[in-house]
Amino acid sequence: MTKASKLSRRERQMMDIIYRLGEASAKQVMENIEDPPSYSSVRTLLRKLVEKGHISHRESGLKYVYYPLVERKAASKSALTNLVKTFFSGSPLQAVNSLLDMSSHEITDEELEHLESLIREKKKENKNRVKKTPVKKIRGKH
Amino acid sequence: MTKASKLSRRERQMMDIIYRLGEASAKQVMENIEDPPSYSSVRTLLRKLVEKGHISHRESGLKYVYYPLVERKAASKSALTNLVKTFFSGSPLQAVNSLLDMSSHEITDEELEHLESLIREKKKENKNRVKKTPVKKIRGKH
DNA sequence: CTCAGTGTGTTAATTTTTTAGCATTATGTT
DNA sequence: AACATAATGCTAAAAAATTAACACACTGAG
Repeated sequence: MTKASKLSRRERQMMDIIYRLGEASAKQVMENIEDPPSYSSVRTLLRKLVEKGHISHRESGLKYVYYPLVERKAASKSALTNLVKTFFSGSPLQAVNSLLDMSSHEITDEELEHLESLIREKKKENKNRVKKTPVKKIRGKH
Repeated sequence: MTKASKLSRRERQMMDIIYRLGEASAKQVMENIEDPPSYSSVRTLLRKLVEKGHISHRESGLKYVYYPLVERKAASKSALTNLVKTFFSGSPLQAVNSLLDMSSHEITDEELEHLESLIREKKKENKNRVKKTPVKKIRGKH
């Protein structure tokens, strides 16, 4: 079980906001919740998230600024993995497909070309892997 | 606020399982939870999800089989949108990038080529859009 | 027919989450 | 110095989520 999967609803909302902003004060967190509880409640939850080891805080002038302890990259990877499992039969490619589909209007030609070069790189990687591990390949067939 | 974002922790776990399997009996749901509560609890929660309109069930022989009311595609889209907002500054392309990265070993040349052809299609779409809405384009620049 | 097995429905206790009130501390202004 | 403002810490009540106990219904085997 992943750490994130144990979060309660409100905790999840807050973690999402902190990840989105990179870091955030209690006030900022509150302002970014669509249906916010009282300021007091937000702070209580933030303290709980600190206790549980999800975030930490540093002082910035008067106030605290909270930031995630699992860095964005690791967290996003884990979230993506889970989403791919749930909705795309574990196939990242299907997810890519869906992403391209649902956002085709927002993607420029330039970006598409960048993506193409990325794919060419992946292909190269594939070739290298095949060359370097031919024995394994053959064994795999038996 | 999206419907999914109001789910409690257990409810989320169960919905994920039902989406993953397409549909599932109470027993199946229970078997797929890593830290399952009693069978009885699982059933109670399933009934709650029905009440809330997240799933429905049909009879299959003796037992009930539960299935989601928001179809997989819509649900995945909404989940992806949220994830992209949270972790990739709203840029689907960054998410694609990350997906390709984290799973490069699992993607075959064939799949990569399929992806390339997909990208070519997107490019074509872009061209058509430019041609068909030139006035808008020009106006946009002022 | 009776019993074991596999389901469901209802209900209630327990635990966790969510919320907010009140006291306190620090800063800047008049 | 006194006050308003903007924070935090602690605590407890209220609401929601989670869990499980018990009763009942259907099926198939002996």
